[in-house]
Amino acid sequence: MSDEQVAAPTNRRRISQRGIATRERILEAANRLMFVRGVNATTLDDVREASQTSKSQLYHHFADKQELVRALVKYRGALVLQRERGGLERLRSFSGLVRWRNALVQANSLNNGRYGCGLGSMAVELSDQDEQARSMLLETFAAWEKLISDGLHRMRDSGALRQDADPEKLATGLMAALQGGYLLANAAHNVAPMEVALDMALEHIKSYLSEPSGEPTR
Amino acid sequence: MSDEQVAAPTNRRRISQRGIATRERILEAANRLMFVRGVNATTLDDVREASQTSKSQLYHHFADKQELVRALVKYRGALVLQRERGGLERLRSFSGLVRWRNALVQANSLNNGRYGCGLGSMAVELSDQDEQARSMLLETFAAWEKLISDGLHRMRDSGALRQDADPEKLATGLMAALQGGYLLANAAHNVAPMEVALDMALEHIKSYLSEPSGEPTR
DNA sequence: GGAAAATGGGACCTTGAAGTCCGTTCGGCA
DNA sequence: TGCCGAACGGACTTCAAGGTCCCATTTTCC
Repeated sequence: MSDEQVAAPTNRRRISQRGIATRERILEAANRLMFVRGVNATTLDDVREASQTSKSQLYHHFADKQELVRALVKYRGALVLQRERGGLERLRSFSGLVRWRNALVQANSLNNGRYGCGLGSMAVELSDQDEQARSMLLETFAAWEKLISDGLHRMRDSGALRQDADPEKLATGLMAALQGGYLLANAAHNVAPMEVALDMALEHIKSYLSEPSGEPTR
Repeated sequence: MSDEQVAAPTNRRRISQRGIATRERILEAANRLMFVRGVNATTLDDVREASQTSKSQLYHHFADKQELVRALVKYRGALVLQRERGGLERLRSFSGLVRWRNALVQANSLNNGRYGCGLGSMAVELSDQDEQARSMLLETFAAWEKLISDGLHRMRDSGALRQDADPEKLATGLMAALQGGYLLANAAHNVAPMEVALDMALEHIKSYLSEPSGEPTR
């Protein structure tokens, strides 16, 4: 029985810089292609061609397509979390949330709403067919939501948000609005629904802001 | 050039009750299987077996898999709209909206949040690979949202909602929350996120309710 | 009742995508 | 500088899934 069940990229086998670069090139190509075509509609030959590698390389770095997809889930998750950390780590005010919203809308509008969220679409495609992928996606969503709820906690601690605001629920609601917005925008080829959805969630959060110069919360 | 490009089930050809029943059986089976496994992960042999038909019957009623899928989009769209009409056609109050919410949550909780929305998941899977399916789904979403916004219009006309409420935007926000909720619930195998998302949207609508015994809106 | 068309069964064909294999080149290291 | 395993190219194999075909049975309509 082999002792390298895990998806870890390196395990016992010596690996060179060149090898790492190839692996990266494969993942990067898979990421691009599967983002626009979907996971199941992308073939390994597509990936091979786009990454300028060969079959033997694909199977050298990944046991099979499922492993490649799982690695992609990790890869995308890391990318998204890194990007989101940039936008949310220092979140301390409502206007910061608005800026965050604008950045997402801006990015999605470049595609006219197409393709949706890299994580959300994988969640839909994979949840019913790969339990391991689903659970990794679930963790990633949790981490993402935590970035939001941490920011909301800071806002509550600083008094910007009222005490009766529930950062976790607000974060979940915001994430659902975001994902639903991506989905509708993708179906419409138009960012507008995503904007409306995010604005709803932001207005909802706004309703928990402390009155700027009113009586204390209770 | 043939004159039956459209997906209409009957066109010139004689069709019997028995034939209709078979077609229905195929669609029903495809609906069930593709709901739990996804469209691309379901094979025609799966459908054939589940529907107790044969290859020749599948191809007698549908030109190819893509046509079957498109027919399924219509089929599901009709089912959902029929169901939703029941819950929304007579919507006139906020409590009606709450009942509607409860029914959806209840239904989804039977699967522990799994599988998501029959329309939403197809939208994600197909939008990037079948333009015609995408546009049918878009129309269906629009009709669904209209059922909601019509209800909100009635509420506004009757004075339950304030004049500054925008039924269309509220309906879009609610739909996004619903779809995002389905997506997160599916990833989590748990309805909870869907409940939180819907509650956010409902609270948002609630904030546009007229004050029961306060000063007029302006 | 009988012709014609619809309905039906299922073997068979084709395709394309996943996965295998083997010989070659590259690069780090003794 | 020569060895060895990683990195590589790409032809080849396998197989499942989509799609075709032909003949049998049933229904419909005159």
